[in-house]
Amino acid sequence: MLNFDSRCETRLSACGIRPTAQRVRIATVLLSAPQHLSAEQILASLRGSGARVSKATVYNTLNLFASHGLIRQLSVDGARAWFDSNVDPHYHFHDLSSGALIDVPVPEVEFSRLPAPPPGTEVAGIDLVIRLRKKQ
Amino acid sequence: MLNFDSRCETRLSACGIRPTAQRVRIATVLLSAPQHLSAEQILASLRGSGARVSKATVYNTLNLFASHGLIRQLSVDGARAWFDSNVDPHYHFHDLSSGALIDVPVPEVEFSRLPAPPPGTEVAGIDLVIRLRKKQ
DNA sequence: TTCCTTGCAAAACTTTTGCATTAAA
DNA sequence: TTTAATGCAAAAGTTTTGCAAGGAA
Repeated sequence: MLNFDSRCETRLSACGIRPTAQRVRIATVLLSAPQHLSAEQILASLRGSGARVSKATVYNTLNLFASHGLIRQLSVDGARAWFDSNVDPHYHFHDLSSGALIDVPVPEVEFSRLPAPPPGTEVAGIDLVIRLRKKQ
Repeated sequence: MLNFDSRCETRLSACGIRPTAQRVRIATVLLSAPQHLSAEQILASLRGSGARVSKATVYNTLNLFASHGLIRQLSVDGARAWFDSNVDPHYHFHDLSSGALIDVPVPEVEFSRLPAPPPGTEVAGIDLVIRLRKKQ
């Protein structure tokens, strides 16, 4: 069984992304579990584990990954972008008091009616965010 | 019949917001129709019509209006906030090629299944964005 | 060698804040 | 007259970019 790093390396190569040291480390952090991380969190995590990576490389790499469908960029609050390691279709809970994002699997949401897209357009995706507040 | 400005003034007062000249002008621009505008667009519109308003006042006023439920702030793309003059519940189409936002009335979407909110929380709101791309 | 990637710093953008001035009640 | 709102500039936070240096093929 190969370690997680080398599996990340393989995934990058499979996408046509050259698996440099920095890219593999960024992929390893984000893809190690289904999670939502900001660019700064990823940078801090890498720096904390002694990696030499620049902020610019983190941002550029995340954009690169997202453009290749390896991760998904979320616009949940206006403050910053969140990067989701889960690229399968799914939705989100957004806890307004903690800021936490929680995945909602597709089967837990069913639309019995959706509007027809305007003429000349088609649906590229559906983003659903269920905002949560503390009860009472 | 009163003009639109004085109706805006009345709406501000009804919310407990002191209707100063700048606030009434900002409200007049945004509330004149159901629309989605950015802070910069509102500032440009006001400056273009000869109004004396500062950028800080536009931002602060939009936050004030949103906190009183007079307008709604949207997080559709990461780039900037959009302010929606329609505060009735509704959803959005987001045209990815033009950036345009189009309202989707509530009756055009029906959920036949939604996940239960996690223990201790309740649903504060549902944001649905249907992304559109050009057909073919 | 040649091309691509990285790091750093600076720039670009959006939004917020501090504070003196001005306007509203 | 007293309190609140405004304008300006500066600051803050996130993200992008230019460019020289470094690394991979």
